[in-house]
Amino acid sequence: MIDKQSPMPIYFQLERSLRSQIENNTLKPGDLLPSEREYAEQLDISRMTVRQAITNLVNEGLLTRQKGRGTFVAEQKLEQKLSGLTSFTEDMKVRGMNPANTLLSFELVPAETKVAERLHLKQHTPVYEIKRIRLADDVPMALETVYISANLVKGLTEAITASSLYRYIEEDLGLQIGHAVQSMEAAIVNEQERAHLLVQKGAPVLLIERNTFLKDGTPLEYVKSSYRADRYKFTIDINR
Amino acid sequence: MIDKQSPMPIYFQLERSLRSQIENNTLKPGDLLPSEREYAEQLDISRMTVRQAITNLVNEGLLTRQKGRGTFVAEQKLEQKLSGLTSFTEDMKVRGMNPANTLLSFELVPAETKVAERLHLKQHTPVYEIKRIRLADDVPMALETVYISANLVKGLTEAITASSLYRYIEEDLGLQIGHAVQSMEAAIVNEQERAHLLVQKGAPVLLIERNTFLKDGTPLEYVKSSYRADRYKFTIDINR
DNA sequence: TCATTAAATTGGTATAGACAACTATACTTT
DNA sequence: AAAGTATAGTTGTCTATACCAATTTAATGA
Repeated sequence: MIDKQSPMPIYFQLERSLRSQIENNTLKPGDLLPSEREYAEQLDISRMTVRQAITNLVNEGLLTRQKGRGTFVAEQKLEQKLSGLTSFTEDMKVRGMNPANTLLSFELVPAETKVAERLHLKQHTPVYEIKRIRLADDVPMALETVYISANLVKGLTEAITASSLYRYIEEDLGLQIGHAVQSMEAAIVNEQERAHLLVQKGAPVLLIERNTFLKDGTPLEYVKSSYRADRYKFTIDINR
Repeated sequence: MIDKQSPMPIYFQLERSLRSQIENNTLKPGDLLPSEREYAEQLDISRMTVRQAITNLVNEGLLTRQKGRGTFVAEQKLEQKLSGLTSFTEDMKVRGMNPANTLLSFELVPAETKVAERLHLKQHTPVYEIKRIRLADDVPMALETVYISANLVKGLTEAITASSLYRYIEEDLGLQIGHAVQSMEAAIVNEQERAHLLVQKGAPVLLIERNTFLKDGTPLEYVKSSYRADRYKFTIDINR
């Protein structure tokens, strides 16, 4: 388990050992670990060295320490999922609703100034422009316009837009989505939105703009959405 | 700089000192720090205690260590800051504006149903209720109501609310903020908001609710804010 | 039996020292 | 001039010890 003659640091060996015990469920979430003093005596190493191993795993979130009680295997954080990047489709499923789309238009157009800027393209480079109404349980929730670099998704067809665009990009094209910069602001519906979202004049909407990038930093898409304020509330989990 | 008699751990005091030196550019990115032994001798503390402070900052990404060379101030990752949890104060500074507050009320009140639920308290447990107008360059940006468990911040006074509440909680109380669940929605201003934000009737506002937790999971605060839609856009970086 | 007190256990902080591994520099040898 | 060598300074690892603070457990007393 621990080899003092190894060039590998002792704390690192212990760290790896504990990590694998957690991995293969020898140590289960909620379990109490042997005390630091016990490890030290058992392995004939200093308590401070044990602490160094455990501290690293605590920082990673695999273990938790409680003064006077002991060190425990951390419970898995399901919460983590919420903090990530979710599509409208996934989002609605989580909320227990049935997502659907109505395609308004599907065109290959030259990128105008703002779109070109967000996708790091030269102006007038061809991009797909997809306008959709997003429905949840058949109720209009949002009006969405997606701009996506044509050279990244060459085989894009109208049929694909009927389901989840993200699923297609990740699973069929094998592109890895990295991060997104998203902005949110409030506004009053304009006429176009009002017609599609079926709301009163003067009703508030939540405007969301999202700029999505691949893992390598290439801009993938630029999305502008208008959500009905009376039906949609955006929630996110922010970690330090 | 370091007070050995303070109940605050020495490594924590040094950590805070270094953090603030980096904050106010006394230590600039790329700078070489004095060696660990030098700090130990200078402050008359153990080298291991110095290491504990530095290790924490390395884990946070503020410092980097190179064996045989020394410890350096890390290059700033601006993006990182945006993705994390930021206070209004920090947020406005990043945007190059001057943040300020107008205190409307500061009371110790019994927690009502929703507040108690969010703070995991029994109903009618005393909580601080702080109402403030948030200003940026002297322009009203938001109306904010903070509810915070009274037993967590016993010494809270009106004076503290004049500056940054987060700074006080982290640096003076030594509480570690973990994560926050934040929701955003759009609405039309009500009368109270209209009076304080100085906007037209029927103007849109961005309603933000935030539930902040400590690292150990204890609920710290519940905040309701109404931001002027014409002046404020919320931006966040979302990582997979 | 129940509540109180005391002791034991646990993680948290801190010290002092030692040696290893690595880097940069100055100096010596080839 | 180039290569090798010594040296001082840096972080990395590890030990042994000590005391503190929070919690649990055992002993005690009414």
